[in-house]
Amino acid sequence: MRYWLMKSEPDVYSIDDLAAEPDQTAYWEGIRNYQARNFIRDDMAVNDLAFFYHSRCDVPGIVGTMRIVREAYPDHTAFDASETYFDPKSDPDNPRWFMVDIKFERKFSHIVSLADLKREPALSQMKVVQRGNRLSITPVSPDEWAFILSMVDGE
DNA sequence: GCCAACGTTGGC
DNA sequence: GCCAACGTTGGC
Repeated sequence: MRYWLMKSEPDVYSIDDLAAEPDQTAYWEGIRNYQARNFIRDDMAVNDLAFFYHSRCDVPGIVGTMRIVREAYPDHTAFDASETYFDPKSDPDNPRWFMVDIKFERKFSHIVSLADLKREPALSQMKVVQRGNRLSITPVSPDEWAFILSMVDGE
């Protein structure tokens, strides 16, 4: 089982939005980057855990966790011209983009901000703290996962 | 709002 | 296949 970090702009879709969904479950739409697609299509599995990261906001950072509850399947929002993430080049017979379903696990009592993450030498290899990183889905090592939870819950 | 970083597109 | 132009991401 693997760990991930998944970015979303809270103005578009926040962890509170996920927690408010029926069954606290939703599909993760709009991945339009090949590297991120390959991660979800080829490497993500049911029961993997992911950090929910808020980007492009006053205080960017990790706000909670979620669980992968359905493995990758075609992102139907790419087929619909009325959708934000419509991509005419994605063909239903040969889909270019994929999505997974995720379920809310927990919201942290306080955010683990990007500044907090950058302060920790143990996390210096994380993609999210590296300059110029734009990838919306990145792997997290078991050690990084445990370290960040210890920042939230104490030792 | 600015702009660096980086991915994609398309002319050649 | 190169690379300039363009579009997007996302921290600040």
